[in-house]
Amino acid sequence: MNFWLVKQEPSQYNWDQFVKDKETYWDGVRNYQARNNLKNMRKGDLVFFYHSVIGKEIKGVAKVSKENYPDPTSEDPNWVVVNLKPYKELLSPVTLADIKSQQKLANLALIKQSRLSVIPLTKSEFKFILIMGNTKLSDL
DNA sequence: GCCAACGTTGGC
DNA sequence: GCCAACGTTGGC
Repeated sequence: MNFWLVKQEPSQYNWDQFVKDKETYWDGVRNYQARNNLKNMRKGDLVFFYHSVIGKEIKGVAKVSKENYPDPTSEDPNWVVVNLKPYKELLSPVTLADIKSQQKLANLALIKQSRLSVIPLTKSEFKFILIMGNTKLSDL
C-alpha cells in the first residue's frame, strides 16, 4: 500500500463537501509531476486531504476507490483523475505549522515543494501524522 | 496583498 | 536548445 497527500483550496472543494459527496474524482491536476503521482495511486491507497491557503491543515484521510482514468474535464488525454472516497476524519486536524515543527517530517514535499499538489509519503511519515491527529486506523 | 518559487511559453 | 518573460500557486 502507498501513502499520499493531496491539496485543495477549501474555497474550491473542501473536506465537508467531500464527505457529503461520499465519492469524488480528483480533477484539475495540470502538472506532470502531480499527474505521475496520480498514476501511481492504487486502489486502497490512503490519501491525506489537505486544505491549502485557508486553514493550511490536514483534515482527514481518503481512500483511492478507482485508479487513474482520463480527466473528464479535459480534452487532453495527458491528464488523468482518480476516484477518492472519504475514509476517516482526523480527530484533530494537523496544521502546516505542526508539520514544520517536526524534524521527522522535514523532508516532506509538502514543505520542500509547496506548489506540488499530489505528494507521496512514506508509511512512517503517514503514521506519524496520524498520531499527531489523534487518529487511529484499524487497517494500518 | 505581496512576493518567492517554480512551471510553461515562445522568440531567437 | 536556451533563456527571458510571464502566469500561477501558496505561504506569510
